[in-house]
Amino acid sequence: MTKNPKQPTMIDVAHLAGVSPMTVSRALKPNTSVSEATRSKIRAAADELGYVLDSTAAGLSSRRTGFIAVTIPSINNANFADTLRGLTQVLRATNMQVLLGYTDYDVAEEERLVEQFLRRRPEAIIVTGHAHTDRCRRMLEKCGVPVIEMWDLPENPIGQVVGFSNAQAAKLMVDHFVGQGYRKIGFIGGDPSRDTRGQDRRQGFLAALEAHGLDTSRMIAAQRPPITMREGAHSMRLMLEKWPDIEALMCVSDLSAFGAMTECQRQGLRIPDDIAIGGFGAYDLAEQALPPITTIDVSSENIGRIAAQVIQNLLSSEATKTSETIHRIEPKLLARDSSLRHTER
Amino acid sequence: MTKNPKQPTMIDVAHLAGVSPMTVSRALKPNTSVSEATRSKIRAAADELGYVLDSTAAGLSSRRTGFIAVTIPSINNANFADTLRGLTQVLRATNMQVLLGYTDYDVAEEERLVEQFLRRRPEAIIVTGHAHTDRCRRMLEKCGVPVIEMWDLPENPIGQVVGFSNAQAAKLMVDHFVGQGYRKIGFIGGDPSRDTRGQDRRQGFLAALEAHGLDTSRMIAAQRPPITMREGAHSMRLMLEKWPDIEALMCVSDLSAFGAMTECQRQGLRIPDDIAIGGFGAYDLAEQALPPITTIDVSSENIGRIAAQVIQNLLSSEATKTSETIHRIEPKLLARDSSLRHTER
DNA sequence: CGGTCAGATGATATCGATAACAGTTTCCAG
DNA sequence: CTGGAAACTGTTATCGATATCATCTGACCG
Repeated sequence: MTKNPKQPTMIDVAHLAGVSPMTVSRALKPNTSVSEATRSKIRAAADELGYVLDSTAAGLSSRRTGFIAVTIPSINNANFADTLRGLTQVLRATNMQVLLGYTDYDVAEEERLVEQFLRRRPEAIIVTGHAHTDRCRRMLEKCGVPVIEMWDLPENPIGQVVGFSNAQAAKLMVDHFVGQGYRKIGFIGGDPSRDTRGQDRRQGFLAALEAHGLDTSRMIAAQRPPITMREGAHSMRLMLEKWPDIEALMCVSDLSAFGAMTECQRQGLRIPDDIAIGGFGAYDLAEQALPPITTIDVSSENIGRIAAQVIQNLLSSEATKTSETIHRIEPKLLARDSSLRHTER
Repeated sequence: MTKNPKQPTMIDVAHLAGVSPMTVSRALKPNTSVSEATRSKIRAAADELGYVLDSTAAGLSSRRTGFIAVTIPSINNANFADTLRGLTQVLRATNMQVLLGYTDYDVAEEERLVEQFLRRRPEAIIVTGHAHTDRCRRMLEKCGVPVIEMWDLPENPIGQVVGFSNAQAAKLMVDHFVGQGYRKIGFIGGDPSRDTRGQDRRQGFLAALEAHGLDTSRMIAAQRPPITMREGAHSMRLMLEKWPDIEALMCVSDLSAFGAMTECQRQGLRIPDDIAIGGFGAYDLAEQALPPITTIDVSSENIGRIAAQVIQNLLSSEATKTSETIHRIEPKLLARDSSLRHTER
């Protein structure tokens, strides 16, 4: 193999095509005034040399990097993956590149990521949730590009928001349970100190129980989030030991709901006859499980799509001064067999 | 709000600290000869101004962008998510940033992504699988940075490989089925023309059946990959209509296996007494399902970890000339209740 | 006490593109 | 024909950092 053959630059292309570098730069972009003859001559030259534009240099010069930075809590989570898909699908048209990082539900890690990302001079930054370290919040406030918080409704938004009320979502489930006649209702979630969205659901759950005048003691806190199917099953065992009289159970996510449900089935309990189960997130799994699991749909993919559109607006139109700051999603209950009384089916 | 306050640059920091920009540059990197006094003075100045390094400029100048480009078929796939996690965990220490793109199992989209990525001047590029368009392959060969193909064992590798034989993995399952006494064995996968890994599994499956002298007709090809739980269920219905005598079924992934299994259960068939089921990928779901599903573990996370280590070697040590090119992973069968005769349990 | 050398700092020249403006050609209305 | 707008192309000056080499201290040694 030869010495590093050194990638050709725009100057090389310009020489070969017999034009100036500036013309090459223009020829390789759409919507620029370059004659068709010149443009194709330049394209040919670029092809011949195997030229590939250097967006690092382009970004430095034009001050537009084409990066959108995004932090999500976890990559192994169908909900956030859906959000990401919605986001990239919309952004693809604009040739924006997502810089993705995951925080593992840790605000310190989020701070680290945000700092890394800001060095890349993204044109916008999207973070999940409202909980940030002080320093992280300060960086976001001062970074000079649009900031979006998603999957939550922060009390003090940094910039734009695309999210929903986790508490309200939990209330939907409680109301549904109560409507079905269940009274002894429990909750399984992760360690409240880390996953703020899970924590908000827990609070909303408790508030809703209290509003109905129901007992709020049936709570299990598992390990650090995200809690898995296995931890759902384990928590279910604890729940059944401690409160064998439980009639209905809400889990912080569909995964733990599935784990809890299979544990019940292993113990010979029938769903929903012996225990009703509800999850969160509208995973495929909840629909395909036997029986299908009642869940809350927050249209994860839509969150991503809307966030992308917000960014496009903010970046393109100059005038549209912060048209709207809060883009609120309405969680929807999907009532399924896992919580429906026979008479209702 | 004021005019865009303009982010401070290294020059601003240098002025405030009373040193030259070059010294600031050095002070902000570890392992550089700057006196402790100067360094802390500079740190203070940087903090005061809220200075954030511009890695775009740094990358242009140093010709080290810190990017590792990675393409995977799908983001909504626990296996690839695991690979990604392994990758980033190892890379975190080196301060490398992953540029992630997903191809939707489409080589044309892969080509588009690779081209986009090469513009960012990544220091290495990782692609999933061995199937590429001609142009994409050419770009990868000529890009001048290490290329890794993963999740496969290409016949003509472009550079390094971290993968396993999908055919061999499928053979493991067939051998297991045969060992358990099953003879009428079927396969459910996606449209063979797109997902090459799924296709390789299908071929390996057929070859193994033939090696055992068994009938190879029980094949269902579903929609374009990735095939979901729902499509697994739908394919199972077709399978049962066409070949009601089927004794054992392998699915191209655990998700479709779960869908197929629940469909059987809905139809009143018992697993494994009436039909044995095997999946692929060692998803959590396969372990938690009722009954747990036999599957193939290819240690997805390990693939990512190894790929990251290969990159670290290639980038750090100058001498270690392409030490090894193929890093082969051994798929492992995880035999579970969904395919175990009662006597074996 | 002169010489050598490592450590600390600075000056200068890029890295590869694009912005902004300047110049040239084309083309057509008047 | 001619003025002038529109279309095309070129020149120059950055963008914000780092590589490289030069310079300047002192410390240490025989």
